[in-house]
Amino acid sequence: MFNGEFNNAIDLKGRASIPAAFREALQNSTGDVSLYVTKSDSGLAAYPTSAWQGICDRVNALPPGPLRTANLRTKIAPAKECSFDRQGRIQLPQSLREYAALEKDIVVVGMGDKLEIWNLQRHLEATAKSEALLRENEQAQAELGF
Amino acid sequence: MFNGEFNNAIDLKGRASIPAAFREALQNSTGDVSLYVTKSDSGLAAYPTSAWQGICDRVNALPPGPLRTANLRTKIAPAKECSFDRQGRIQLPQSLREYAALEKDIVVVGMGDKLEIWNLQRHLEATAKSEALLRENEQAQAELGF
DNA sequence: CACCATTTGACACTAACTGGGAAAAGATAC
DNA sequence: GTATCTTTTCCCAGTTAGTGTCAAATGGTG
Repeated sequence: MFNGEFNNAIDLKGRASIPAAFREALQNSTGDVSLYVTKSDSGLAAYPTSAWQGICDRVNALPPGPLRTANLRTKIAPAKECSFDRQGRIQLPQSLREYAALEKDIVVVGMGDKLEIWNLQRHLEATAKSEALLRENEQAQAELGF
Repeated sequence: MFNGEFNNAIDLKGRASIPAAFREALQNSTGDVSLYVTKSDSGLAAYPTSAWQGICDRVNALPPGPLRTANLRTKIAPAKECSFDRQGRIQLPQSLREYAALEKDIVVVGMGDKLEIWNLQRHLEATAKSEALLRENEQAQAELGF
């Protein structure tokens, strides 16, 4: 559903431009006009409504305990539904902006069923780490056809 | 009902700003103009009237014994009904402020049927612990759809 | 090179949050 | 019971943050 990597920007008031390609993909598949955004790794993840519903249902179905609590505290509670303005931007709340250190340059990445929103610098670092990991597993990579 | 995470403040007099989003949610669902606040973990928890009633009823229905006493002593007894002032703040009694170490920067977290009020630093620590726990269970997280 | 869609920056306007002063209520000591 | 002090409540005003809109800049395409 979502794929591609885009270097966009977030403005002083915290509005992040979402690439038109992703908005169209959303429109065509689910018809949503908003995304559910939450913390993920060192960045943000944004889900279409139905996907988010599924996640919430599965978390709520977990047996009471530390794992359920941790998910509620770090994933479900901070989440915010963000709708697009006329220019295709979403307003991200301060808490999420701070968490992901979003200030000016951001990277929006399509990850199939979800989007990721990164601070440019952090995305570079995360990518570098992933590349290093793959170099340690050349055989597996070859088998994948890369 | 309640969700989202907000960085607000408590002033020298002990008045804590409750985000407008939560006040509206309250208004729309129960019409309450106050919250029942009590101790919880290392912070405070705030409940709408009806939810608090339910809790009290269930605690009172417990058979007499240490468990019932402990609940009365640590949860029911310290609770205070706090109503909003015209600016959307609640006045927290000194005992609760001290318990949760609320001084200046606070975090107000929506947790479905209740709110949590944290000292900023303590909230960071609590979420960091939860994140660490989730990283130890990547497989489980993937299955949830994150 | 001109055109078009997209992205970004800027502005004004509104709403939300924060801080302070004074009145009211409650507690404490005499 | 009264005086004094502290805490809470009410009200006002300043500051900050968020929203809606417009228009300039950017980049890709014919």
